[in-house]
Amino acid sequence: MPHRRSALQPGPATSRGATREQVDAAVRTGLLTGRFIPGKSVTIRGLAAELGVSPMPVREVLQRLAAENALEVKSNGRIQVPDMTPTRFDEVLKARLLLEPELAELALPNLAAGDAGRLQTIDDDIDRCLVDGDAEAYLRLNHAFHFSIYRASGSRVLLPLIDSLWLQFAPFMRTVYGRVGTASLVDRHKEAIRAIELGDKDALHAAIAADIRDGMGLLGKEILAGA
Amino acid sequence: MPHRRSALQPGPATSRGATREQVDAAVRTGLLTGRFIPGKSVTIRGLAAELGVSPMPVREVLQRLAAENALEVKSNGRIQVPDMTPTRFDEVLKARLLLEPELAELALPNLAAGDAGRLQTIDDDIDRCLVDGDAEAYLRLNHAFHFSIYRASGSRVLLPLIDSLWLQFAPFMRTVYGRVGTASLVDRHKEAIRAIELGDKDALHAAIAADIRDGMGLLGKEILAGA
DNA sequence: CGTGTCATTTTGTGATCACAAAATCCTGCG
DNA sequence: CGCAGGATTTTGTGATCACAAAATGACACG
Repeated sequence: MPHRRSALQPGPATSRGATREQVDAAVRTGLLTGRFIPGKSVTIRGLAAELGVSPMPVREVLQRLAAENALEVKSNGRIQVPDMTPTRFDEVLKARLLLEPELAELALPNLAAGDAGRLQTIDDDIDRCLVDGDAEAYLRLNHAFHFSIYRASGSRVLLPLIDSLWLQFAPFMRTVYGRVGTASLVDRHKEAIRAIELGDKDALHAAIAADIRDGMGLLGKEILAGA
Repeated sequence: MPHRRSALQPGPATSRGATREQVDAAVRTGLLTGRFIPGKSVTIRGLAAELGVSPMPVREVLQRLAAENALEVKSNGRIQVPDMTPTRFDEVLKARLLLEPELAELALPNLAAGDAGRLQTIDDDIDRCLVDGDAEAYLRLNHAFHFSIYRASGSRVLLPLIDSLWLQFAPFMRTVYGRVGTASLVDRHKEAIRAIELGDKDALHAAIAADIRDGMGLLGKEILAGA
């Protein structure tokens, strides 16, 4: 059977590069929500069949994600989700601490009162996920919380860099949460929301940095302990 | 006429993904040395013909570089070198100031005495380029200088981020140097070398930051003045 | 039962094709 | 001479093919 686009479907919105964008979004959210496990190899034909498209757009998307260091092309050409190492973890943590608080500050002037309310809603959902132990939903919502702030900056430079960082550590965090559970997680979201409401640059900077340290830094020992 | 690989050449080293890597290197150095002008569109078939390969590896490379924000895919699918804007310039400058001094610090313990000598050699060549007014050679050597330091860090996270930043501002800087010349350029390379020789973390951090500010920040007014 | 070897399958890569949308060029009209 | 409109070319995209390398599995031998 040929691929989906062969069958003439009445779908009206097959604009330029629509298939590639669909594949890109699928793989990205898959990485961010932990549906791809570090070390597991991803095959072009496999993903293409799974998504019902030809291998061509999948090839381009995987190359793109490899360029963002979200995937790793090994010397034999196989593509896989990179393994996390202690030094890599430290580097991602350092990069996040350098970039994310700064971008949050940049976004602060663009955040209206309605945004604080929206963030509050997301954070409430996050709290529910933590008690339910729904790690996948937590990852998705935590990403939504942070990037709702970052996106308000309108940045086209810092934001893609941070995007790349999240794609790099998210798959690993998923395995960590799967092991230690979500109950022990703490965040500084409420402080961040309060800082946004007050328009306090320094408080927001501190809240984001503390949130990164609490959410990620505390789990750094896990990889040192676990083999 | 078919493409080059059709003719069976005795080339022994046609390993996995060799063509793509060749194309990738060609476009990357082209961007870093200013052979691609901002705003100018890059065509897949054009580049493929120019490099003597099929459009296929070019497609993947351009997608990769678009993922790194070194190229821009417009809504109609055309690919072009992004234009520089004042806000974009400020963001790149801010990101560089955040990341590069930090990575230099990380690299410092791995820099031996021989490295300082090698950097000195590069800096001497740079000084020659400045008096000769050879902007392209300057861009290439300045990149070599900075990344000789950064690469010593062995970083696999921060280094790619900085790589992306350089690909974003290099084409623009080329046009600036073409307009104002290279005579007015100053750098803090000698201070950086001295800091490396002394193993002084803080001095190296300050030297790299000052170098970025002098080499890039001073020219920020150019884009505000020139339309 | 373990192990090395060979056949089979899977997989990435480069190339080419078909198609639609966009851009470009040319022409004819005002 | 300027400019609108249509034909032509260019260009990106998705699909498929051919090929070589790598991974996998089967199987015979020790």
